[in-house]
Amino acid sequence: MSRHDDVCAAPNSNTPQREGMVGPDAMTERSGPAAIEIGLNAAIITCAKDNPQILTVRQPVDDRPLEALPFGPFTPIRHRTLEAGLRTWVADQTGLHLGYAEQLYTFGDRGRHARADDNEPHAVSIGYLALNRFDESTALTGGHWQGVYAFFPWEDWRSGKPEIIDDEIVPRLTRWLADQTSDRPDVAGSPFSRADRLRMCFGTDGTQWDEEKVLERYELLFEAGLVEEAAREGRDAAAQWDGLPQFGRAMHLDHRRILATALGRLRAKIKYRPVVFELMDADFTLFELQKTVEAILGSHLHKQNFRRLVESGGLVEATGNVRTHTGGRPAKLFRFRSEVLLERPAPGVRVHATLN
Amino acid sequence: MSRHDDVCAAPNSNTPQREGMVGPDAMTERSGPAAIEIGLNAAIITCAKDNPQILTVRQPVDDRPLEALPFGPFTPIRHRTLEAGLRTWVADQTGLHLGYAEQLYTFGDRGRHARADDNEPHAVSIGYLALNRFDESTALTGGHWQGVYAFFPWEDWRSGKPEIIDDEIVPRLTRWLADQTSDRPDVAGSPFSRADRLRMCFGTDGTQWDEEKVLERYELLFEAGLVEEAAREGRDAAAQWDGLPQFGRAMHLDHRRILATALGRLRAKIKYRPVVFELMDADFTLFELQKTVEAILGSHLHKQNFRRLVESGGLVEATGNVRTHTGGRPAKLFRFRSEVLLERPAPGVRVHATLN
DNA sequence: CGGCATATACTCACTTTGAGCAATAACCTC
DNA sequence: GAGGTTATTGCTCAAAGTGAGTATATGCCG
Repeated sequence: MSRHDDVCAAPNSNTPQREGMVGPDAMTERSGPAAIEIGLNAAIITCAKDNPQILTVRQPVDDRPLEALPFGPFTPIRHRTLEAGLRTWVADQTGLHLGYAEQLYTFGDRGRHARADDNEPHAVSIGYLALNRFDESTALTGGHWQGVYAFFPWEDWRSGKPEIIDDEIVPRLTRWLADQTSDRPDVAGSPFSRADRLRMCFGTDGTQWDEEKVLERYELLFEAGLVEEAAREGRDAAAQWDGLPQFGRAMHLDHRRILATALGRLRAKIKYRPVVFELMDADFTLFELQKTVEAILGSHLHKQNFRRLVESGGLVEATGNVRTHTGGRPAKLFRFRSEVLLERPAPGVRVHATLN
Repeated sequence: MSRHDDVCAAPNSNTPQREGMVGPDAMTERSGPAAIEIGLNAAIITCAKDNPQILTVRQPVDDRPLEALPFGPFTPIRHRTLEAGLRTWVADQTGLHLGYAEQLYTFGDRGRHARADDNEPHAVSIGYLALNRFDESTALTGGHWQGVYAFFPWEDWRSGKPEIIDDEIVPRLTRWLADQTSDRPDVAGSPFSRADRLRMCFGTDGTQWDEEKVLERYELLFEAGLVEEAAREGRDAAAQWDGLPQFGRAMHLDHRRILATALGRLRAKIKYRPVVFELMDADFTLFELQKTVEAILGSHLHKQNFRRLVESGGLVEATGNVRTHTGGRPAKLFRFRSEVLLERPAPGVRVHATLN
C-alpha cells in the first residue's frame, strides 16, 4: 500500500434524500419489494506478447451480441465468500481458473439513468481485477480474449499519441464543455469544472498525460455522451452526436466502466507492487518483462533504466539459463524473487514513462 | 491511483464450491430464501490537534454497549446511490453532514465463522472512509468522537515503539505460529506463512515497520484469536488465550476491520493525494499541518523537510497573515492550493518517517 | 531586557533518476 | 563465412531529490 490506492473513486453522488427511518434498528428490517441482487464481475487481464487482453463472454442484447465480462449473481447459500462466488462463475462460464484476484469497486448506481423499472431487482455490481498468465495450451470452454485497447483506443501511446485524441476526442469534448450553461461542476462535491476535467484527463493545455486516469477519462466521455453506453442509458448529452461515431467498442451494462477501473488500478499498482509477475511465465527475459509492463502502461520505458530498477530492486534473480533466438545476443533468463515482499514495503516496478 | 490504491485486499478465499447453475442467464433468477442485505458503514475520521478520532455510535449487544460505526442498510427505493444512502444514515444517526467520502471495500464474509443461521438475511457490508474537519461548534445529535489509537494501540509510534508490541503481541504471536502444524500458509492462495506474516506486519527480524499495513496487522491478530471480535465469532485460536487480555478496544460486528481498512488507506493516500486538507481548517500553519499528518501516520516527520516538500510541491500558498501565540515566533498561515490537482498527477504529502 | 521556544532560511553530502554512449554476442543474409 | 542486424549488457554523467544538520529571526514571558 504504499502509494496509490483507491486511485479510482467513482463520482460523488449528489444531495442526500429525505429518510424516514432512523437509527440502526432499521438494520433488522427486511428490504422492500425491490430486492437487491449483487452481481460479481471479473475483469480478467492477461498479456500475450505485447498485447494486453481481456476475457469476455458474448451476451445477446436485443438480438445483437455485446461483449460482457464474465459475471453472475452472488448467492450466499452457494458461495461461501464473494470471491469464491466470482471464481465459480468464471470457471463455469469460461473454464478458466483464476489466479490473482482483487476487489476493485462496488458500483451501485447502475441504472441511475435507466427507466425506473421497479419490478426488476436493483443490481449492485462488484468489480474484480484478475490476472492470468497467457497460456495458449489451456483451452477456454467459453469466452474470448480481446485486445484491451479496442475498448480504449486513446489509452495506448506506444506508437505515439493516438490520433483519435486530437482529431476526435478533444474537439468534441471542447464543444461539449462550451455547451455548459454554468461554470459550476456537473457533480456536486466535485471541485472540477468540465474544462478542468478535460485538461486533467487528456493532458490538454500543457498538463501532462497521466496513464492512471483511465476511469476518469471513460467517465468524462460517458458524461459527454461519446460512448455507446451513454446513448443506451439515454443520457441527454448523447443526443447531440447523432450519427457521429462513438469512441471504442462498447460492452454490456457497466462492464466497460469496470474494465476501465481495472486497467487504471493495474497501471497504478504495477508501480508499487510486483503484480506484473502474475502475467509472466516462471522464467522470462528482462526485455519480455519490460514489454509486458509497457503493454499495461501503454507507453515506452527506458530500457537500461528499467533493467537497473528491476535488478537493483531485488525483484528478480537470474536462473543461470539464457534464451536464444531473441534476434540478437542471447538474453539471461530471470525469475521473480518473492522474498522482496518480505524485505521492502512497496516493491514494484517504479517506472517513469519516456517519449521515445 | 497513483500509488497505493487498493492497498487493502481482503484475505483470499479458499476453494471454489461446486455450482449448479451455469451461464449469465442465472443473473435474472431471483435470489433464494436467504435475502441479501447491503450494509453501509462509515469510518468517519477527524483530527483534533494531534489526536485522530473516529465517530462511533453505541450499539447495545447482549445488554452490553459496544462501539459501532454509523451504519444502516442500503435501500434502493430510498437511496439513489450507495453513497447517498451512507450520507443519509450518517446524518440521521449523528447529525453530521459528510464532506469527503470514498469507498473502501465490500466485505462479504462476515459471519463466515458465525453459526449458519439461514433465517437472517446474509449481510454484505460496504465500508467507506470519510474525512471531516474537527469543529467543536457543531453539536452531534448522536455518536461520540473516540481516539483511533484506543482501537489499535500498536499503531501509534509517536512516543516510540509501543511497548505492547514487544511485551505482548510478538510473544503471543510467536507462540501462535509455533502451534502451526504445517509450514503452509493458512489461507490458500496466500504465499505467506505465519512466520512471514509476523515479520511483515510487526517488523520483527530486522524487517522495517510499514505504517500502511494496518489491516494486515489487525487480521493477523484476529486469526490468532488476540482480539475480542475473534472470540465472539468463535474462532478456535481464541480459546487458548483464555483469561489473558485482548488487544485494543473491540467494536460491533466487523467494524474494527473496516476502521483498520480506513486507517491503512488514509495513511497510504495521504502520501500521494492532498487528502490531509480535508482535516484542516481553511487557514493553518505548516506546523499544524505536520502535526495532523503525524497523527494520521502515527510517526514523526523531519520538520524542515516536511516544510520544503509541502511548499516546493505547490500544495499550499501563504495567506499573508500570521498566527501568534504559538509559543515562539509567529507562524505564517497557509491555505491549500487546489490548483495542484490540475498541475501534477499525484500531489500528496510524500513523506518518509524518521525516528526522532 | 534577556532567555525561551518556535518559525524559517540555508547548507551539504548522498542517493535516486533520466538519459545517453559503447561494447558484446548470437543470429541472419548474402 | 563475412558482414550486418538486433538485442543484451556495462558504464558514465548531470540533474533532481532526499535525509539531516546548522544558523538566524521573532514574538512571548518574566
